Amino acid sequence: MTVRTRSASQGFGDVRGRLRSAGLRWTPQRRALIDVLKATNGHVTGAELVELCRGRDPETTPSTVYRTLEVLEEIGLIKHSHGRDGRQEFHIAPSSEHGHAICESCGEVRELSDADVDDLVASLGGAGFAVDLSHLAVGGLCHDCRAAEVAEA
Amino acid sequence: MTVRTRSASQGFGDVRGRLRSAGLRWTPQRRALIDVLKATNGHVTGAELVELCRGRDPETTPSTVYRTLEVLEEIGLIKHSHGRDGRQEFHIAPSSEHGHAICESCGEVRELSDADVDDLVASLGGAGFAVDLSHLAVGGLCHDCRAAEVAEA
DNA sequence: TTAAATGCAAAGGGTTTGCACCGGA
DNA sequence: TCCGGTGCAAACCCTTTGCATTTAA
Repeated sequence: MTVRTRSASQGFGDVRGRLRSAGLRWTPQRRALIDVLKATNGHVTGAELVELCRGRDPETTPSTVYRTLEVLEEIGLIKHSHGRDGRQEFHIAPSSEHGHAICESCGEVRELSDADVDDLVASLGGAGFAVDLSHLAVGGLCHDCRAAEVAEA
Repeated sequence: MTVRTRSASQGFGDVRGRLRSAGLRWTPQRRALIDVLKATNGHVTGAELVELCRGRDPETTPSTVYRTLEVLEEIGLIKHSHGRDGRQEFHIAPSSEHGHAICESCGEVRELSDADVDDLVASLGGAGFAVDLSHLAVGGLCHDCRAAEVAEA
């Protein structure tokens, strides 16, 4: 049940328009990256995106990908954070801010619901700390990996 | 839970003994790094540690620092995670596993109490996800930075 | 003595940048 | 036409590794 209704931010559908209205351009490379991002419906590292784009067009260069990611983040289409290994991780910007639970074994990412974090936010808020949900990362083991680990032992 | 009672910090005072009993050695370089780590009493990146060590001894080489950090982590003295910029961050291992709240403005780190995270852990636990408290990072704004930000606006 | 640790230098991985050329609008 | 984008190549930063040398125990 890893969040189905991921109808990301209202406008993942009209990227072209959003770019244009910002005086930016709609290019084949950008289209490719958008498609790839859509297909991932989750979290990917910059390097992975470069690879995925290369799958479509072997000519793809890292600089273009990273520069486009920058642009997409600027117009609020995607967000990025960092994985455990320190690499950048991008994901389609959600309609609402939310944290993530990342399995340290298989890397699976699940989004945290408001209910999951309500108390934490309240607790820290009481101490004067304003939580930024988009930068809340919880490490751990997902159900499957945990079972696998127990089995090994 | 796999939280072995590694009451780490208790022994930040007898690193030498801990190394020895593991068949490892006590060297000037290690001593320097330990001192530096003690002085930070917080979170530092690998690169920062290299710099700080160079402050004491300009001859310090990165490889030694990183290798020592590795060793220190192995004996449970320190832990590392990743900062927002993707760089490794080391900190003295706490006596008990706990998460961190990091101010995105000033970088200040505060530790989360059990009370802060109890509900989150329970909530995810119910979904089969075993939270690893040592990898729980919450971004946000600390009291002071938040006030400063409001003042600016 | 002898395995562990160091220093150096070089590689490595991910990401960024400068610059000339290309191409959407 | 014109400014934004692209591709290339090289640079960068942090981190890791191989290997000969040093050194703690």
